[in-house]
Amino acid sequence: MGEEKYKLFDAEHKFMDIVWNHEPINSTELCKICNEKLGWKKSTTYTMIRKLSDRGVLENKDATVRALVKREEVQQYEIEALLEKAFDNSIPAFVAAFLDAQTLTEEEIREIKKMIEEASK
Amino acid sequence: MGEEKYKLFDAEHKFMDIVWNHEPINSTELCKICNEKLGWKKSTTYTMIRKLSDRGVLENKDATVRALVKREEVQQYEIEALLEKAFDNSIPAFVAAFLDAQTLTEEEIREIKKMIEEASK
DNA sequence: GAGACAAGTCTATTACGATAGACCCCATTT
DNA sequence: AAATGGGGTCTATCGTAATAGACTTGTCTC
Repeated sequence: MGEEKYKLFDAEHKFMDIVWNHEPINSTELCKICNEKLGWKKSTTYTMIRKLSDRGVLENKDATVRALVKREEVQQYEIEALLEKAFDNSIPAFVAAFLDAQTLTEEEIREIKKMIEEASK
Repeated sequence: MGEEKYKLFDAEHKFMDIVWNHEPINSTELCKICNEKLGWKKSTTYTMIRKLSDRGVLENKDATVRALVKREEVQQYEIEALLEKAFDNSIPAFVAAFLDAQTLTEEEIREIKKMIEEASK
């Protein structure tokens, strides 16, 4: 954990969202989508592909781009990073902020409880 | 919600942690602490005070600095921002990532359940 | 064999958050 | 009256993430 692979900057994150939603995807096609959704020029997309490829976040083989890290892994890293940065690693404070920030429905509450049960078995 | 007041950059956040932990605090004293804990020069601290003051994050009156936004408000904003940025606002995905990222003890699980009960009444 | 287009690199430039140096005013001390 | 220290501003500079322009190579087609 704490790997450089998982720490994504904002632009990198937006880009990876597209990759995760379309992989495996042809690089030229990816340029097209990034231009539509992010307004990026071709070279910007290729620069991003190269940087993330160097860091092992994705691979570009025979013009086909694939993620090497899972969305879920990055999400877990982001939770941990936030927990440390803004909550001094206090789990109760984190949960409290979550509960206050969200207006949860009965249904959501039921689901969350169930997930906790599952996780703690 | 979504206010500019709540979005803090990294350096701003570290700085506000110090303010929250010491307020109300004399500005010269604050410079001293920022130098010790962050290695900042005096002008860096005052620049930070001015910027955050302009945005309504804190106030500096008669050389006494006080936060105008609560730590809890910022924490809630951060949760929401992360939820949107990395989880496409999916609460189940967020909870799942949290449960996977943390190895919770029996005690913590009990506490979390209790907090959910409280919040949903 | 001249265009056209896919696939990509290499080297800037831009934007902006982070940080600080030089300077100012005023009160107190020596 | 000069030195010291508190309280502060104003205007850079620095670092680096974000973005792109110009160029290259190869293949296919007309």
